[in-house]
Amino acid sequence: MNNAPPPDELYRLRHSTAHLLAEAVGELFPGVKYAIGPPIEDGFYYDFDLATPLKEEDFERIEAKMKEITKKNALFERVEMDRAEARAICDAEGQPYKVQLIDDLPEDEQITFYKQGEWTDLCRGPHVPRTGNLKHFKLLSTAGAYWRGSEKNKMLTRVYGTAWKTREDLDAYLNRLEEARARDHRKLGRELGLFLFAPEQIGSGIPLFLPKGEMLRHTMESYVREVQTRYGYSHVWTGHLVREDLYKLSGHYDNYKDAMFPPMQDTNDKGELTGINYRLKPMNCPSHMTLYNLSGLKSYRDLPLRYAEFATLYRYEKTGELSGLTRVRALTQDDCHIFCTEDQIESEFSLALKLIREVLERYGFSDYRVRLSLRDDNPESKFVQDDEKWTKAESALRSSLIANNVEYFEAEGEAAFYGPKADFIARDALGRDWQISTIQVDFIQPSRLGCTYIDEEGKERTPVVLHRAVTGTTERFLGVLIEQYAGAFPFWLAPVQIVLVPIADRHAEYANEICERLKAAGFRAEVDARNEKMNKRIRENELQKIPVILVMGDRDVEAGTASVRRRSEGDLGAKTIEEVLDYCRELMK
RNA sequence: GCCCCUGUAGCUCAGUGGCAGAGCACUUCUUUGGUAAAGAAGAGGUCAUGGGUCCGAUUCCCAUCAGGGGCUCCA
Repeated sequence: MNNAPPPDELYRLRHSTAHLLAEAVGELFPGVKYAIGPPIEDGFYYDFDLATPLKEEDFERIEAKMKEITKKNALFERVEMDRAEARAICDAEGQPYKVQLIDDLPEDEQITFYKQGEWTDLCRGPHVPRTGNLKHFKLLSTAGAYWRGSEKNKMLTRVYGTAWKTREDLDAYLNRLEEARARDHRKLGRELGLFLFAPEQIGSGIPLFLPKGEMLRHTMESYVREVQTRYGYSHVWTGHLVREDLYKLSGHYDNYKDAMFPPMQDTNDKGELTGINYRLKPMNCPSHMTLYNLSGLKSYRDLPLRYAEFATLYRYEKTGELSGLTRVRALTQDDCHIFCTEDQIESEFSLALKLIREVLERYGFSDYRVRLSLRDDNPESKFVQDDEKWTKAESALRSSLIANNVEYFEAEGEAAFYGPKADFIARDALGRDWQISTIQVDFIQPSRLGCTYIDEEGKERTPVVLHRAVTGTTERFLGVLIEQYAGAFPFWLAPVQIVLVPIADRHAEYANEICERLKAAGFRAEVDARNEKMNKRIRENELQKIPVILVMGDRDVEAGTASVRRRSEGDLGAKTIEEVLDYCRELMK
C-alpha cells in the first residue's frame, strides 16, 4: 500500500473526512470494526465490518453526527508508537483488521496513529490541522467490498463520500455527477432508439440493436475494416461454435472455463451422446491459429501474417458484472492475430499502434490513457517463465511506445499470463475505466497449438503472435462513444444524418424528391411528414440529435431550395439543393 | 458470484392494508403551421413472479427473477 498519491491539500482534506466518518459511524454503530479508509479521486471511502447493515438512509444521521464532531474542532494529533504496543492496543480494542495491517507493515516502518479528540486510528497521515477544517462533504453511496479485495475474504460495508475546500466546489461536483447521469449511454440508448435489453425474453447481457443502433455498428465496423485493409490486414471469418477439445489444447479450458457458456453436447441419431462437445466461441485466437496451421506450410516469407475478424463472442460474465453496453455477454471484437517473428514484434507493434491512434483520432477520442502492462517479479505469479522473451518483448513494446510519442504509464503485474501488452483505457460518464484497444504479445499459445514456419535456414520455428483489438468491442466502444458525444454523433457517424421537414402536406412530395437525391448521393436521410406542427417536428428531431434538418415550404418549392438547420447552430438560411449536397459532403470529412 | 438499493401503463415517475393515478408516447378527429411542444376525445396496468401473514395485500414478510451502485473478474 505504498502507492499513495502525493499528500496535497485535497488529499489531506479527504483523508481527514474519512477519519471523521469513521468516528461518527463508531458512535452510531457500537462494536464496528474498522478496515481501511483512504482518499480517492474526488472523495474518499471507509470500509467497515458491521453487525447490522448500514444503509443509505442512515446517511442523514451519520452526516449530522460528523457535523457535530467538527464543532468540537479537535486537533489531528500524530502519535508514534512501537509495534508491539500498537498491536496490543488494537487487539484489546477488538480491531482485527488493524492488527493485520500492523503485522503487514514493513519491519522498519514507524507505526503512527492519528488522534482527533477521543478517537484514534492507525494512519500514516498527513491530515488537516483540526476537525473544524472539514466543512464541505457529503456521503454518496454504500457498497460491498471484500477485505483486501479478495473474493475469499469477508465482504465489508464501504461508504463512499466526497469532500471539497468550498461549498461552491462541492456543489459543482454534485452538478457534474448529475450531468454525467444525463449522458449515461443506457439512458441515451433508449431515448435515441439505438438499442435495448430484453432480459426476460432474450437474456441478460445480450443487447438488441434497433435500426439506428445497427446503422451505427455497421458504420463503425465498415470504417475499421477500411483502415485495417489499408494497413495490410486481411479479414477472415471463423463462425460461432468451436469443438471444446480445441480449448483444452489451447489451455483456455483450464483457465477460462468459468467465462464460457456451458457446452452443447452432440448426439447421434439414437439420441446418444457422441462425446463431442461444442462451445460458443469466447475468443478467436485458437480459431485463427487453426486457420494458420491448416492453410498450408508457412515460410518466413509469409510473415507477418495478419488475420483480422469482426467476431461475435459469447462470454458467461457473472450477473453482477454486466453493465449496459460496456459489459455484455454477446460482444463483437474487432480482433486480429498477427503471426510474426520475434524480430518483427517491434515493427508490428508500431504498426498496430499507429492504426489504433488513427482510428481513435477519427472518433475525436482523446480521453484515454495507455497502460504498458508488465509482469511482476513475484515467483508465484501466473506469468509464463521465460526471462529472455519477456525482457525482449517488454523492451520492444516500450521503445515502440516512445518512438511513436505515446504517453503511457507502466503497471507491473497487469500483463497477460502469456506476455506483456499495451492497453488503451477509456473512462465513462460515471468515471469508470474500461479497456478498449489492446495489443498483446503471446509467447505461449502458438507453440501449444503447434504453429510453425520455416525460417531462412530451412529450420522449423514457432512464430510469435500479437493479439490486437482496435476499438476493443463494438458494443463497449459504442457505449463509451455515446457518452463522449452525449448522443450527438458527428455527421459521418450519425445513424440518421439528415431529416427533411416539409412545412405542410403540399410540400411532402418536394421533400421526398430531395430526400431521394440525398440518398442517391450516399447520405442517410429521412422525411418527417407527420401531421404535427413544424416547430414540434424540429424540436423532436433536434432532441434526437439529428445533425442536419432541412425545412421546406412554399418559397423553397418555388425557388428549388431548402433551408438548412444545423444541430446546435440553428437556421443557416436557404440553400439550393446543389449547395445542400456540397454542405453535407463537407460535413463528412 | 458477493454486499446494499430498486421493480406500478411503451417511457419518466406519483400513490395506497379496502374502485389504480399524472405527464409524455399511442389511436381517432379538428388543425396545414417558416425554425425547439396546436386543440379535443379515446384506448392502455394480473402494481416483476411465486409463496406467506391478514376478513382483505399492489402496499407488510420470505423466496426467485431482473435492473442499478460497488467488490472480485474482464473487451
